[in-house]
Amino acid sequence: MWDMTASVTIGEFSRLTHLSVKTLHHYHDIDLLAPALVDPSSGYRRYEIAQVPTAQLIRRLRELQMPLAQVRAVIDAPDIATRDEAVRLHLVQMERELVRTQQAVASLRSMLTLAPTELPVEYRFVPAFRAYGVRERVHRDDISAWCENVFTRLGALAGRYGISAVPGAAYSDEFFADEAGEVTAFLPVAPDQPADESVDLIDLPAGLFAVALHRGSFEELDRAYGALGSHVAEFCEIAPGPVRELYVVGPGDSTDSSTFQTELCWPIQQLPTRG
Amino acid sequence: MWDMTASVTIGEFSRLTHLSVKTLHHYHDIDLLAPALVDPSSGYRRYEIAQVPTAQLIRRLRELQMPLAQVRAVIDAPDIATRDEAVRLHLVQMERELVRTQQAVASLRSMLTLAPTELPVEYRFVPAFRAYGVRERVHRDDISAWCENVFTRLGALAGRYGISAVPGAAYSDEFFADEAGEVTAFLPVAPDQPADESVDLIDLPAGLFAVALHRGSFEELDRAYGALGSHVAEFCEIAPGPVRELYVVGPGDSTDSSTFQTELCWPIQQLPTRG
DNA sequence: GTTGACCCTCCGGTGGCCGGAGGGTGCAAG
DNA sequence: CTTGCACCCTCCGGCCACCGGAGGGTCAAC
Repeated sequence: MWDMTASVTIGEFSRLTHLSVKTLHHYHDIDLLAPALVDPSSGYRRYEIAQVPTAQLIRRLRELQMPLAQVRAVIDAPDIATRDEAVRLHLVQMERELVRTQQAVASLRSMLTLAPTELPVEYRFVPAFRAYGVRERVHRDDISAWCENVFTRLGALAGRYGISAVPGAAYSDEFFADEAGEVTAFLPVAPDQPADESVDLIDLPAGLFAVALHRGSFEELDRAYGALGSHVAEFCEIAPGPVRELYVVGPGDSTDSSTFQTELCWPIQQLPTRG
Repeated sequence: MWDMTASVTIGEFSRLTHLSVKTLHHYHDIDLLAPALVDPSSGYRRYEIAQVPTAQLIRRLRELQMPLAQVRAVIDAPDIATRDEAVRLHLVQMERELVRTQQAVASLRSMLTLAPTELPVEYRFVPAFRAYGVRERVHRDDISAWCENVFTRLGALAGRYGISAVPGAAYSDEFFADEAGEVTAFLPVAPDQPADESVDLIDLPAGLFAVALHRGSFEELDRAYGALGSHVAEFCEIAPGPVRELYVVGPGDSTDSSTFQTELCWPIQQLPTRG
């Protein structure tokens, strides 16, 4: 142990860690894993043996698809507990991803035929109503977390005030067309319902809707969207304005997502002229 | 059903399919999902209702992280059987990915401390020898498929000629430093072994090596690389030339990767001067 | 005729690198 | 002392699958 700071060239370090030279350059550029020494005249990098474990940890985390920003957080963590926690968090994310994947697989087979999904459509005039609600610009990637949060709050209010109405949400066109848009989560209440500090009181406008009921997990809602939207485009006239989802049976009512029932309400101009 | 070819604007189509407008633009650009009609004067796109199922299939496949090139193959498939096969193939890939992930997770915990891995190192002079072998430039992403292929062939030869030598492979420095490099898979034979058409006869040069034995799956080989390489860098002098791996117990001998034994042979200039 | 929602194209950026061009460095053999 | 060669450097552009925004055209209603 005379030479604890034995240093190696980038090429040798690459062989020790199985990180490519390009990758090591990159990690140096972004200051994730800087060489112990850089020769000021030649610019040659020198890595120390002691950096090998760090490099290998980075490699392992990258193999788990962890973004470099998170990797940085892990290796910069002040103690092992923090480090551990950061990794655990990522594993939870991966697990979620995995579940999502499995669901996608499950619903894939039936789509392979490219046959359009069919489902019964009814028409409904919905009068204006008042609701406890939250209206916010939400990014599509954040929608499920946002909903979880908001509907938990609305669920608590439903309990407190003994409200049995079906909660729902309205999604602006922008939300689907762009990557983010206004979303309004709502829980219908009586017109004289008192205000509550945790959410807003929102008035939802009346409208004529084509309505379809989707049974099953939210992952497969897009098929109902396709079916209902196709129907509307064919037989009615699409009206501008947000699509509404009514969570007839949702996460608040059942833990088994296959029993969920979601009503999709697509705004239309007028009742179908044909069909 | 009078108007089977009802067409919608890109924004409407976006709502039907939950694909963002940007995404639809992109799919048009790369000609994956072209609108049924493009107004020549305004450039406005018009999609047909009949395109919804295709769009949804694409969406599902993308959710499964399928690259667009493969997606294209799926939707262009002439029949359902071909389509099915392409999807099945992707699922197999995903499954592999999953296994890899699980292994990475398993070996992660012990690395979180950043303590260097230790393992006993011995020194060995290896005389030149002749071998059945395959030498090729291989990309790192393709290495496991390549090895599977080549070692299956070498295993068959071992059976045919009753060869009991331990197979191995030599990896050029370039293979690790860049993303691809020369790899030589070999199965040692007697000097008078007859040629075989399926592989080459290769002479491997003599050399002095630092050797360490890794027990466990190949996924964790990098730790042995780090440990051995660090040792060599500290106590010996690294010699140029390919690192060799000897598959003492490998996929040909056991199906349980945790029982694998791999000898890592790192070329050195001379025996350690210290330690 | 004006508003406002919608649509277009083009350009640049993201993350995590790879590939190559063009050129300097370090060491050994001739 | 040159030559050669392996190694190293930086810089620039490209990959994938889009996103974001600028700058500007289109369409239907009021």
